[in-house]
Amino acid sequence: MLKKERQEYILQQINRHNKVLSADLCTKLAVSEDTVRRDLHELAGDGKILKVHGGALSNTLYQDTQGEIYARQEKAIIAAKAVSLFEEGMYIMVGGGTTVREILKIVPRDLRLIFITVNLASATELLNYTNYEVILLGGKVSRHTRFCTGGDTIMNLADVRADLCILGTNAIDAEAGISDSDYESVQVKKAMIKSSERVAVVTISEKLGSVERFHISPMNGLDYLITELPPAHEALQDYAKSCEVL
Amino acid sequence: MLKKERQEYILQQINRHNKVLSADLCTKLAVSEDTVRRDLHELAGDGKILKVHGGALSNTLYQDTQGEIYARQEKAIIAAKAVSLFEEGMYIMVGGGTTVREILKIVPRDLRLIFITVNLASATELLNYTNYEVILLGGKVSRHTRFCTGGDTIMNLADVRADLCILGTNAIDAEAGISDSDYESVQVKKAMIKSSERVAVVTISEKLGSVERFHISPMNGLDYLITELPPAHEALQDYAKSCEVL
DNA sequence: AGAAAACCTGCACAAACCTGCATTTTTTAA
DNA sequence: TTAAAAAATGCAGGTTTGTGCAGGTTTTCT
Repeated sequence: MLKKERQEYILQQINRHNKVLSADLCTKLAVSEDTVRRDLHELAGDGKILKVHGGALSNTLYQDTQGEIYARQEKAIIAAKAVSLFEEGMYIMVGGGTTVREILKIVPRDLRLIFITVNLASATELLNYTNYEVILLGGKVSRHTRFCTGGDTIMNLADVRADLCILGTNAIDAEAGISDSDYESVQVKKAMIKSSERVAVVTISEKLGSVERFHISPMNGLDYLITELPPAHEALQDYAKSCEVL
Repeated sequence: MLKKERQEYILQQINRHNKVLSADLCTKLAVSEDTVRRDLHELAGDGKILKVHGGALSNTLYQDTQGEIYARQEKAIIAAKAVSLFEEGMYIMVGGGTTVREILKIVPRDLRLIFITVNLASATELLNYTNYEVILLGGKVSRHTRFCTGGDTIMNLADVRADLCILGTNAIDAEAGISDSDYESVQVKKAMIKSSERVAVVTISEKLGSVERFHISPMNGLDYLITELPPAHEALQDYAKSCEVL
């Protein structure tokens, strides 16, 4: 059997079943595992399949859309600070938004963590990394914000208990606390806070001092505030009274 | 034997078997390996065959795998048929897989539909369209398959009732019914079937007559079988006994 | 935390490959 | 017809490719 033939066969199998196991292939094709591995590696190099531990997957299934992210630099700084709160074996509740997603990208891979989320994009991002378990709390999905909302979700949230919650926010003010303009998000965020031992709010400094229509939580209901500014920055002093600024 | 004759013979062999080995040819034609190699090289230069290490392949096979989604055309036909089952206000349970995704892309936008799914990619796709409500049943997310699995999901599924379930499958056989190689998928698919009034299985005809490790449902547990073939096609007659073929 | 499976790296060896050259066959044209 | 030119073939050599195996490492699962 020629190499190319083998690879055609593999591609066909993947297109048909969306996945193949190295072990299966190596008995079917009667070659060593190394050869199969090399074939898969090569096909993956050409972008024809997606190589994973133990076999390969169809790459047509998992193309995720990623656009430009606003204020990437600042968000990277925030991410680094947030990650310092993570510890082995933690249950971490995460929300949505690009800031949170940046954090997820740089979480140390050697920690074993369990993430709980209601957000589709966050869940998808987390699935790219091994070592994490991902629990998605279901419910009716809000089109605009792409996360689960509604009574089901709130009830599901009530049933869990996380060690830490990483919450992005659209508006934060020393007096008014955090707020949002979307009613459904607010309900979910309140429930997330309630289900978490500690809460860290992450936001770029740009949003400091803004208030939106619906109230989520006062500052003293939160444990950490994380921005890209150094903790000593004057813009943060008002917040430092009611929670720890990182 | 003339050079032209040899090359003629080689082309004939390739058209018949889709491949030739240099070694075979050189004994059959009683010439040195170098000569065979040179012939193959020449034919390949004219684009008549595809030269590979150790022999040559038919070039007709090779070029069709470049499609973005495998068998997109067939899947579009399937999608059109599936959509004919949809009615205003229906609750529709959908699985994952590219076939199902193709269907979701052409669902008429003017129907108001409520979709229920455990699959992140399907949910994300559906969110692109207004007019639909999307309910995502949560649980632990399986990394490989990117949908929710485990006891939570099964229990969530038990709590809902859909009018119609659109189920992709990796393997289907008139005797053995539908099956899959992934244990977790199987559990979820079983629950999906159980929670649905009617079930439509969608698959490209290529998969007809294949069986995988784990059994999901016999054919008579399903209501519709949808392939790209016309219902009268002989390959479908065995299936027509136990369910409606579209 | 420990075992099993999958992985990678380097190595060895055979098969296939290429290059250049000598030999044979075919073609061309005087 | 025959000699020169051109093409085709086979061979020697050195190179590349494909494959399997040994070993040590990483990943996964429990």
